[in-house]
This record gives sequence, C-alpha cells and structure tokens, in this order.
Amino acid sequence: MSVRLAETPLIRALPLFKEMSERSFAAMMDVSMLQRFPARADIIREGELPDFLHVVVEGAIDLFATRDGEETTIDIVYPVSTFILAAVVRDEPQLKSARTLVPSQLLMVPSQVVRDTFKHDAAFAHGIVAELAARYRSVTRVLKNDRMLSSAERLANWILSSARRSGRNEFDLPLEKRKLASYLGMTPESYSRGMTALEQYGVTSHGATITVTDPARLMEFAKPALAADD
Amino acid sequence: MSVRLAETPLIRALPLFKEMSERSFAAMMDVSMLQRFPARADIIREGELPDFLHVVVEGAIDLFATRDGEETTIDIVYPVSTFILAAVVRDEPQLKSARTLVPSQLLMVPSQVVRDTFKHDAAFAHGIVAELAARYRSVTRVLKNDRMLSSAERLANWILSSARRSGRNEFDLPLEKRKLASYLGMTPESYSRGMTALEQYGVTSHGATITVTDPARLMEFAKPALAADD
DNA sequence: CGCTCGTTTGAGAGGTCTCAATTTGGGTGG
DNA sequence: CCACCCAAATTGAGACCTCTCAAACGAGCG
Repeated sequence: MSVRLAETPLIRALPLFKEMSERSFAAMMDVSMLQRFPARADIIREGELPDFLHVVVEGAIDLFATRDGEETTIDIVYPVSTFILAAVVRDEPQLKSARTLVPSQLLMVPSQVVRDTFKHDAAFAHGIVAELAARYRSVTRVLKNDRMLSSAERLANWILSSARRSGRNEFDLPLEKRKLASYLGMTPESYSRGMTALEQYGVTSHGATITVTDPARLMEFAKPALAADD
Repeated sequence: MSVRLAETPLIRALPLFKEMSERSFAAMMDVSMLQRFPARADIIREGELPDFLHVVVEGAIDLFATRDGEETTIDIVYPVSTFILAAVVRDEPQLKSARTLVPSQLLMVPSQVVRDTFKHDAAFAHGIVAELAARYRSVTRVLKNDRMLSSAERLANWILSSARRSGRNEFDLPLEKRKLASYLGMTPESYSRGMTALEQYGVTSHGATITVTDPARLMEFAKPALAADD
C-alpha cells in the first residue's frame, strides 16, 4: 500500500510533483500505489465516487462515457497526465469511465490525500491547477471540433496533429481505428469513408500506417485554426 | 485601476476569495477593477492572450467559439463563476470569446497577479482548483450530451434542469431562444421543431414561458442520467 | 488452416441543417 | 396610444451528412 522507495525519483520528476515539499511528497507516496494493469483493464466506472487520483506513468488510458450500452471516447491520456482530477478535487461522481488501451502503469493517490495536500502545499496546488487547466482546455477543443467541423475535417486535423507530433509525414496509428473513430466522434464506418475522402487531399493509408503526401493541401482542407493552439 | 473599498466585502464573500489571506486579497483588489458592461458587449476574443481573469459578479456571459463567421456557444456563466480561468492559469491563448448577454458587472483581476498569488496563497489556490474543476465538469457534460443525445433529448434535459433549478414546473427562458439553441448545439430551427416534438411529452411553451405539464413523462423521454449529476 | 474480430464497402434511413417564406413580438417614434 | 419596423421565431421543402444494418474482406492467432 505504498510506493517503493526505489521508484519515487521517477515520480518526483513529474511536473505535478516536482515542486511540492519533500515532506508532503514522502507522506503522499507512503499511502499511494504504483500499479501495473494489462491492456483493456477497467480502471474506474462512471458514476462512482473517486477513491484515487490516477496518474498515467506508462501506457495509455481511454476515458469514455456510456449510455444505453453505447460508448463514446471523451479523451485519451498518455504519460504523464492524470485522470478524473476534477472529480477527486470536488469529491463528486466521476463523469467518465476509464480503461487501459495498452499495458499501463498507474500511480494511484488516495483522493482524500490529494485534497488534504493541496490545501496546505501551495506548490502541489500549483501543479494540480496546471494539470486541471490543461485537461479542461483539451475537452474544450474536442467540443469545438465536434460542433464546428465535419467528421472528415476532424479526422484531417487529427492526422495533422499526429504528424506534427511525430515530426514526420508518416506515422502509425497508436490505437484501434474504432477507438480513434469514437474519439473523433464518429462511427468506424464514417472513419473509413472519411479516410477514403482524404485521399484526394494528400493522405494515404496502408494498414495502421498513415502518410501525409501533401501537407499543404491537407491543411487547406482541414483549416486547422482550432486544433493548432495547444 | 483598483476596486473601491466599499465594494470589497461583496467580493470577499465569493467562494473563490473567501479563504485567502487578508494580505493577498487586499493586494489583489488594489490592482483589480470592478466594471459594468451593457448587454451584448464584447469582453474578450478567442485567440488572444488573457490579460485578466474575469469574475461574473452580476449578469450573464456568453462564451462562444467562432469559425467561418459561425458561432457556437460553449458555455453560459452566471454569478459567481469565473471565465477563461484555464487560459489565465496557463498563460495561453483563449479558446473562446466572451460577451455579455445582459448588463453585467465583472471583476477583472490581472492575469499575472492571479498566477503570482496562487503560487503563494494555498487557500486561493484551493479556490481556483475548485472553480476550475467545476468548469471542467461542465464542458464535459456538454460534450457527453452532444455525443450521445439527440437534439430533442438535449432540449428535454435542459428543460428538466431548468425546472428543477427554479423549483417549479413553469419558468421563463433566461436568454434568447437562438442562444439557447446554440448552447444546446443546434440551429434555431431545430430548437423550434424540437419544442413542438416535446409537446407530446408534456411540455408547453408560450412565448418565453415553458411549462412542464407532465414531468414524469418528460423524464422518461429525456433519460436524464447524464445531466443529473451536478 | 480456419476462426475471430476488426475493417471496409454497400445500400438505405434518419436526423439535422440550409435556404426561403411567413408569422410573431417587442421597441420606437409619431 | 397606436402604427410601424425590425429582429426573432416558426414553418416548409429539400439537401446533406452521418448513422444503421448487412455483407464481404482481411489480418492475426490458435
């Protein structure tokens, strides 16, 4: 029920924990857990009160909402982001469920400890604020894209960001196409057709590999004003 | 360029400021402004860096995004919420524009002061965190509704929340129908048709007054699982 | 080698939007 | 106080996007 001493330096280096006092940090690690999960493991369920703040140390997490058996992916988080921070802070029911997309390692800090700590440790509070603000802006962007872009445009923008992030014009899908489709707010069928439609704007796709053959043309189509500002 | 002494008690009582130190509060008020705006006044524009954190002391604010001349309302904030907090915290471009819906009074705190203060004042940081988390959850709910509900269902849920908030089965629209439609992610035409469709589920509408004649039936239609949890 | 599950393709239905015309309602000035 | 005017709201018709349902295809794995 506590993080091993050997592993604390890794965690200590994360932005969220970097500036907090040694004392608070030690106390927090003492009651936290660093745990590994296999792929597709359910971590939390929508509607429950948050027991832990989760930090993605390694892997990838799918945050999704459910209704009538349907799922929609709200966000996908990678190291070293947190998830369900807002629910922890407010001690209110979680608005989304979470599961691992790939084998992952999570740091789990008891909710009550998080709340107690940031009341006293201004540096930790600062880290929480920065993280919360980042997550907030992320959903806001998703909402804007959903509201103002067609599915093909959302896809185009996603491809552009991915290419930019990878630094090259060719990259591999980091997740199943159906998950990506859900994240982009569309069905797998629409994703597939969208991909076909983008061929004329300089995108080719072979299996899980996507290649942007004509970035300028793709940008012209995507009008990436929205996704750009992060 | 500073809030008058006589007005500080009002502000001091707000959740965001209630627990901060007297010293920080006084210093902050000294460089902040309390300002009145007429209806439909532009307050901030998407894409700009935030100069001030805004607190809605009185009135109502429309937060919207623009693209190709089209607007979509992302959120509507009432006293005593803040807006563009995330952009202020991260000192990054604002993701949305803001304008007053009705004559409003806003407290404007210079961004830099906000950032400096919450680094040192844990109680203020706590307030910021709570506010940020609340806004975050709010957008998350909007996104979930957009993704998983039909426009009529979104409308039904909104009516149910409004009725619940007012404590009665009858209430007046607090804003233009077109704005409400935009907030709910639909066109004015769809709003109008949606309203007609809801008549069979126990909703009548005369002018700006909406009456829920059969709450049970409306809830059955709306399946308010999503909007409920605030 | 044959499953199984994800992906693609096809056909069709449905929801929402656009454009246009009409009606309603609120505000202003005579 | 009333008539007018403008903007908002409603109604209608049609198009478009996206979804649903079904079937075919393909890749990975036992």
